[in-house]
Amino acid sequence: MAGHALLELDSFLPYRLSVLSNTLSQAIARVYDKRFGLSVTEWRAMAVLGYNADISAREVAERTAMDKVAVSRALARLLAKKLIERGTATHDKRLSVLRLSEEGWKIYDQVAPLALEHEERMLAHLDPEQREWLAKILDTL
Amino acid sequence: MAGHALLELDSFLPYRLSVLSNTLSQAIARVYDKRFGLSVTEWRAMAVLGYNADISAREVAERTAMDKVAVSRALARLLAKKLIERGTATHDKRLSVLRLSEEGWKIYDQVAPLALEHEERMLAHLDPEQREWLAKILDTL
DNA sequence: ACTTTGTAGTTACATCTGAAACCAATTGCA
DNA sequence: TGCAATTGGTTTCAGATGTAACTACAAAGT
Repeated sequence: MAGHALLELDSFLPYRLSVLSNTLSQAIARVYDKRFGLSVTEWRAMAVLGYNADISAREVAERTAMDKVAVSRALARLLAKKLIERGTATHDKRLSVLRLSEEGWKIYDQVAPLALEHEERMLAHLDPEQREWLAKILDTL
Repeated sequence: MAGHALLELDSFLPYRLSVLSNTLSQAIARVYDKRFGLSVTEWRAMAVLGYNADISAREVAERTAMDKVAVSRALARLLAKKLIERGTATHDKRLSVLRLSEEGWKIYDQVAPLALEHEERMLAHLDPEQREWLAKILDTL
């Protein structure tokens, strides 16, 4: 084994990031699914629709960094569960106009605080200085 | 929309981590696949086998943080490509004993420097202080 | 008006993934 | 010894994912 490049996975950055992110999002996914029957993609779509209403599917895709197929499917499921409502833009019949339904808002109001709380719990492990650095680092990458 | 919890996805930490990690690993995956026909799971298995030889599939799973199904499949593919060799432990016939083959080492010696270089390119965006913080932060999470 | 080109969204297909069921070997314990 | 519980590893099945093809509409150029 001598003479070979040394690559220790445990200290390899992309790997560690990936593990961390997967661990986190799986933990979250489990909660969303068990308590609300929502997948992560569905919740992301709901999150952007809670933040800005009456946008098109393409905009949802942009703001969630998901591809349009994933978005299309997530929206179809949300529509089936009646958590969102869909119309068609008057000026351009290709575009959909999406917003949370009454029922959707009820779920949103339960999940959003939960998500924020989850973030808090994670950040609680870091001191304030670390938090700031992390934010900056994520910005630059 | 008044009276609802505000959750801005763009500044939500688990979300940002997930996007960053996905972007990174997809970029890497593309390279590994195009140039070496390796999936990320396959490469991870090879990486741990390059670092410590003659370990079992379970140990590979532990060290890669992948589940045993994923590992089993990755190893099967690597075996089919003759990049690894597999034996059976004498003291426990359930355990496999895995190591990189001659051919496997050749690939390893090409990929490992590439991976490290990739990490370097990523870290190049950060100043030394940020690097240290990032390492520490990942440690604590 | 007509044709080309581009865009929003859906569908089809092939691949990937994880949970659970499964087999074989080992361990613990009565 | 003999039987239940565990563990390493594979297979199966069902759901998730991405690429490419497709439909419907819109915009631009002729």
